[in-house]
Amino acid sequence: MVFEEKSRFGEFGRTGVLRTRAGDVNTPTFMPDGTRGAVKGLTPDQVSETGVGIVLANTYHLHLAPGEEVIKGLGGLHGFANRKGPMLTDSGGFQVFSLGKHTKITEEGVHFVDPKTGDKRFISPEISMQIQLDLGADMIVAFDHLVGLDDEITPEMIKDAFDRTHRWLERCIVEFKRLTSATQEKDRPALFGVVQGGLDIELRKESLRIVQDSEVDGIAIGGLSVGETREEMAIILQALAPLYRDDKPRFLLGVGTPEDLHIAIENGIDMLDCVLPTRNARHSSVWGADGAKLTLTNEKFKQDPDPIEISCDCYTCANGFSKAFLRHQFKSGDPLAGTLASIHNLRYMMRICEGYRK
RNA sequence: GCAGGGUUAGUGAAGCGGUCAAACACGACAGACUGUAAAUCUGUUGGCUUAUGCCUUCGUAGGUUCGAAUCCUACACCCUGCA
Repeated sequence: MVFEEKSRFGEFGRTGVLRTRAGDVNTPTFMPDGTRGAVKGLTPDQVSETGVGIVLANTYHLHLAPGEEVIKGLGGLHGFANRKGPMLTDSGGFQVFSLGKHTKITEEGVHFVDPKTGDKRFISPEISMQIQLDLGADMIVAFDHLVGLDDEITPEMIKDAFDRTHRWLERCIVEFKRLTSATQEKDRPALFGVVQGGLDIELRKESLRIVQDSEVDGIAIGGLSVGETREEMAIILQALAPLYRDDKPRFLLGVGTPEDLHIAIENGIDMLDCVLPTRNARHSSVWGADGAKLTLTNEKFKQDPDPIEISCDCYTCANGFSKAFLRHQFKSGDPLAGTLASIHNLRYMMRICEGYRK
């Protein structure tokens, strides 16, 4: 994978092209999460038509079911999910955090219980690399350790996760190189290292330095949008913005809202992923004109003949699906409503990204 | 016609003398959702409201009782048996 910077805007913003083994993607770009291999409720074509260039899938979920051996046997994620464009797998590190009640973290790796079957499972940096290579995504992420930002989290815990993330990164790199030693450079996936450090600016800078000095293809910023305020997140992104190397893509993990997108992109972020556009859409919440957040099930839309956003060029709006129709489908429980709303929300995010590329 | 059973808030359905403005479910209304254990979760849902407050409700009309959705009587309607 190669990243080419094309232009700059503002103090730290930039546009570019991410050349992956599965095709080129213009940046900045938003990437929807298709945790189990599919963006919920959408066909691959519907996803692509919104302008989305990269789709995420999740190591943790796909490892538990159907298992990487099944997916590998069906031609990897591209064959399995019937998606031709670039794909990226997350490492499973986030689940260590979000499913914390059922996990035990040791230096070796993470022990956890499959919530569906009750089976005891284990993922380590090495196992995460193996799974991700078997899944066959074009970009993969190092197995990291993040912590939330609750009151119960101490600076020691942040530092502990910070140090472990870097030790695990080295193990990921060693294993990644071992597993891909027989693969030509142009055919191997790209590896992203993850920056941690909570809201401690000095830790964050140190983490970025460590990750950028490592043999990684891209920089991922993790551990944000986990409970902190938007201002706190912005401070971290602003602190890191002047320190990035130009030749590697910067991927902000798990962000975010339209407002977050602007903050991130203007501070040099090239790629972002988040469940919010699609999850909210399935829950009847969409973004409309001027950033307004609309709840389509609201009674006030009962007879509203207009699309979500009159000037929007997404399939849903351009074809004139009225808010009254969408409200009715949501109220009736028809999944079509979530599909149409997801298409709009994804297009909404892509329009923000495309606005910076002009 | 006789014998049983039933009628509870938008709907279904608990309650069977006081702790009942009345469980619960659905519906309705509103909110949340940020590397997806999430087509999920939360709140409100008789009226007035600041209220541990007042008013009106449990088929209809009476009655018993300090007190009734709960007991009695009559009536109305519905269901099930026997004719």
